[in-house]
Amino acid sequence: MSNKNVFLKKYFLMTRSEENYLKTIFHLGGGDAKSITTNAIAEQMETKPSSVTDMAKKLSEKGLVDYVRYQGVSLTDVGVKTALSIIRKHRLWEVFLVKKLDFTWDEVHEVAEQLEHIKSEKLIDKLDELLEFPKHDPHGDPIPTKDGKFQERDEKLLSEMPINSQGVCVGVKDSSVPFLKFLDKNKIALGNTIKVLDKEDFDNSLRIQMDGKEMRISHQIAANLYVKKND
Amino acid sequence: MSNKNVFLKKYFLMTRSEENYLKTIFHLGGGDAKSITTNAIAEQMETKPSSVTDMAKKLSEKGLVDYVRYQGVSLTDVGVKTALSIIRKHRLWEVFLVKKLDFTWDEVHEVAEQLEHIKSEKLIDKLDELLEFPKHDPHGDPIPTKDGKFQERDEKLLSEMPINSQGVCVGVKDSSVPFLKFLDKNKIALGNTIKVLDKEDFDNSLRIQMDGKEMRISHQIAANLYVKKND
DNA sequence: ATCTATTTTTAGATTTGTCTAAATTTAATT
DNA sequence: AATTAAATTTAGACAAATCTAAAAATAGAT
Repeated sequence: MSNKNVFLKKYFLMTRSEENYLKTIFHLGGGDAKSITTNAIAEQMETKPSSVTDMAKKLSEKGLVDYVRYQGVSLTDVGVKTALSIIRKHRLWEVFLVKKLDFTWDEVHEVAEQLEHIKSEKLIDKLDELLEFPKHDPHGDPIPTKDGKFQERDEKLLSEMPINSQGVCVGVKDSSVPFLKFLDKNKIALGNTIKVLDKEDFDNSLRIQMDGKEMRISHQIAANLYVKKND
Repeated sequence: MSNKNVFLKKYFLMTRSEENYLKTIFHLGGGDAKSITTNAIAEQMETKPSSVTDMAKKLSEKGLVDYVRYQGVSLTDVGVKTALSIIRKHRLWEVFLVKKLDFTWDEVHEVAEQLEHIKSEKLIDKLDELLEFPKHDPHGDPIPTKDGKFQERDEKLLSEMPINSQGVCVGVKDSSVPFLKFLDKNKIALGNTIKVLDKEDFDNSLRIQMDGKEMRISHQIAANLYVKKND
């Protein structure tokens, strides 16, 4: 192997496992220099803290995280960029699965978890183009641009909307299969306009109007729906 | 882990490495009960014979190959079916890359080598549908059906065509990047009609007519182009 | 039929990513 | 400040997939 390839191997080629750790650390908030504990990572990834420690050392040596023993890890700038590129791939593949292959939004995650590790810059650029540069994935999560920029949305949780305000449903906070299936069953979909009619003090449930119909939803549901407020 | 999953793990979940071995054995001809030597597999996969021996034992335990020490391996029926499903995935992804993402035929192999290992039956069925059930990949190789059937074509090598016969170019035997680039440069593409005008005894080169133009091609080129003969 | 060259396998080591159990450090409480 | 509970790391082990070097089996040639 040439010197050049040794360089590439050490600094750019990432294993699937390394990529999964970076993604998890990012999602746990370790991008803002916040330090994430090994325990938190282990719990999220359903692995053991000792395994996380090992990987933390490895990622630290590669310059992808800052790691201080007993203090946890945070992503470096390179680490954030790398995490964003994996998240970009994951979300673009999710859009592909829904738009081109008729997957439902509760089916895409598992397959995208595999597809996100495919290595080909051209593949992802062309996929982006085929999908006409989508800004959000099927759950409403923003798709980072090629150079790692997010467009943050002016959105809030439905549970935080004042009475009589209304907005468009733009995303879900919880994208677990049961929650998504629940939304389907109740005909709650992204794009729907929702108006908050009333709040019940007792259990924080909401009475809402959606597509002309009235319904009652629990606080737990409302706290997992993002709404873009119509001013 | 439940008993059911133990069963699934042992008999159906294949590692990437196992899948690559099965594919190689199939391509070396080990599907017709022919026994393939460990050396041949090692050479093809650029690995060591001792590694092949280890994997042969593993695949044999899983019932995917028949393995006799010092005699080589051949695929069982299950092994053939599994190999075909991987080849099916590889070739469908190649078609996708060319038809939907504008890849050239010399760029697809490397990416398809990764994509072929994605596990999702629905994904591949839907991809097949999106591509309108293609029968051949961009190099003219047949795509096995879902139930593992090939449609063999009535094709022969251009080098074996008699003088004055003509046919349509339907595939390449060698699908290496240099050969494909050479064909592009010389405007030789699948679908072109080729007529054999003359053969040179000295070096076995051919004088051909293609799209009205005459050209001379070496034996090595002609021996790597499949032609469907017009009767 | 024996010998020899080649092929193939075995044995033991390595790397990656994981685990368990024990040891260490930190943080909370008195 | 000392003690203790919780979090974290270390040490040692394991499985998968590979390698090298040595041993064993096969096949070809005399």
